[in-house]
Amino acid sequence: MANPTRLPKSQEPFHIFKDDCFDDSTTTPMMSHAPMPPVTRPTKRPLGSSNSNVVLNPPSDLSSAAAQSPVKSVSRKSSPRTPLPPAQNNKLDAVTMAPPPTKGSNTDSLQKKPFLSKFKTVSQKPVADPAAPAPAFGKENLEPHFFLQQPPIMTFSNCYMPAPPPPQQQQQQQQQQQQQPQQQKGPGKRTLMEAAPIKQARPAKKSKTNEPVIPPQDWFPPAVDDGTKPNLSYAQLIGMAILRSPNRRLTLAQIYKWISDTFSFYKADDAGWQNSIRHNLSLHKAFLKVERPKDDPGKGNYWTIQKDMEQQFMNQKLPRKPTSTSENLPVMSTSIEPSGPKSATVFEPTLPPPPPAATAQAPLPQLPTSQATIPAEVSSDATIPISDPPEDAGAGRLLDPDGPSLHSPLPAAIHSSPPIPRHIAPRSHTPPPASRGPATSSINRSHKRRFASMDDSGYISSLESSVTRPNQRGSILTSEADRPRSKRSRRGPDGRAELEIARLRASSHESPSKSRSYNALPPPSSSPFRNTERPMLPPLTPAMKLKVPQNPPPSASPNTNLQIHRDQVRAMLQSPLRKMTGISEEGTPWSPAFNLDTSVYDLNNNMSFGGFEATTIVTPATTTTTTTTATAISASHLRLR
DNA sequence: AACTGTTTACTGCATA
DNA sequence: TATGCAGTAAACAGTT
Repeated sequence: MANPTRLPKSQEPFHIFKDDCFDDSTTTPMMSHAPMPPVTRPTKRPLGSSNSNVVLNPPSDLSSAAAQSPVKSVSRKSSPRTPLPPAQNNKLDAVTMAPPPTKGSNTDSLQKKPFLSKFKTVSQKPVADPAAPAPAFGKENLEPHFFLQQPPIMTFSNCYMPAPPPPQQQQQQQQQQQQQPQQQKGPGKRTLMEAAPIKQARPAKKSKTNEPVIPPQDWFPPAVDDGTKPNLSYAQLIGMAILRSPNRRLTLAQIYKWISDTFSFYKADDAGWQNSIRHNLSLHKAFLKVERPKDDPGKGNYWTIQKDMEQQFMNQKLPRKPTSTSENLPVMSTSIEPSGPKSATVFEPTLPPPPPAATAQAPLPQLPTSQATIPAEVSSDATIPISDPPEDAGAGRLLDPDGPSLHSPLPAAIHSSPPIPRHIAPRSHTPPPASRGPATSSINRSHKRRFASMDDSGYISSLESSVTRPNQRGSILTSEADRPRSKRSRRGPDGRAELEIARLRASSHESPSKSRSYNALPPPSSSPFRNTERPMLPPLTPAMKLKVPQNPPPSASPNTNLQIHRDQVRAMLQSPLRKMTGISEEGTPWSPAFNLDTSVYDLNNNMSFGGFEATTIVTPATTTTTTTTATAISASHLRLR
């Protein structure tokens, strides 16, 4: 048994500053799915630390930039280092960003919750106490600001880039985003946010397709900590932690911290679960390791969630118990399978459902049109324009014992999909230590294991590891049959070889299926304009279902493609909407992208129209008056690039 | 030395 | 009963 060695060593206090970006009242949340109680703006208060030696100074220019987040467009002086590529100056960039409805006190900054979750918790963590020493999980990793008690209020508009540029641009943007904060920070201060271009340690796992819309971290319902083991798998815990962090990335230590802070069941000084966390991070395909920037010294890498997999952590699946109702959809299906009418009906009229119910959709803040349809190649960070506090400003602490959580959009009344924690799993009453085999068994196991390890290793664990790993301990390949190992080859689907295969397979059926299915999901309450109380109005335009444009035969020449596409665009431009709304070309509220400068189309001939999704995505940019036409145009436009 | 990350081994539960 | 998944423990290597 490993000794619980780590944690509280570092006394490095981390001060938590609230990002002021919410001062920027001009930015409004793209999502208004949650009936948020008026939030009084909390004053910024640093979390206390047990040790006052270190003060992470907020960026020196913080005050000057008080009203704006460093990365806000307003203050976005393009980095000298990473000038916008020409492509980014392209109007297309602006495409999807709908002018956010103004709403006061919205911010992308983390904001303290005025009142706490109504879900009561059994045990409140001391961590919440500013004065209390925060458990130090890692010296280098903990500075990040964890906002305790009060889930951050981060508006979606601030959290996401308006429209994901094409992969190439995304990359650049990503870098840019990451560098921006840097520019404004004091040189000496370590800025965790300023991730250098993130390099995927596991490139193979890179997400390939449409990027689901991930709600801001404040969207997530509070976790309930009743002191018992949460009914969440480790993977889910990790996912929750990451998703609730502003950057969607956390270091291992931060993950530890979030978990231990959030669930008292997990003690900071208990190495067991931490081992499991590490194990999960390594094992779970959804988690991606992202290299820590060179200028961000510290231990360990950042961990993010693979793009396609984020959804599964939003729908916090309940354990596979018969008791679990239909609302708890299988995890993996989320990002891919449209739930069909069911999911649509579930959310449609209401506010964005809390994650648990939010099955496959990115219920929330719907990103600008393109966001959902464009292949995302960025790391999770890239999608999150963090205007925020440097670095993982902490996954917001989930649970607030005392009050309704701001970030829990759904009124408690809606119980169709209660926040996970509500379900007190039967298991929760029997803490794992007890339920699991006692230490003795593990001892036995360890003995067994030693035996096994001597003759084991009979299987090819992976393409990579088997081949490249020089040092396979005692791995003499013996046939699987030789091994007494009972049931199955352990490495079945988990084996790396399989993973590789799966990955290859997955990459082969790229977007079409995935994106379609995903996009097919109703744009539930993504529209900020959609009011709960207000029944949905029928679309102004007939429910014109976008037909998937006929794909030209693969063999069609570029010119043919171009011609076809032009015809289609032309046809779309003549849609009823235009006539009805009298939107002029230049007056179109859609976005600059809809200028339809034909020259744009000539830029590239490599277009594919296979892509019009059968279901369009109504995004804030195209809200109310928008029709599928606009979206389609947008989509087509983007695809042309 | 401690931490981080990977991998292996095994167990138990749930499900088909 | 076979299988898959999740959890647990541990060995080991690399990094800080």
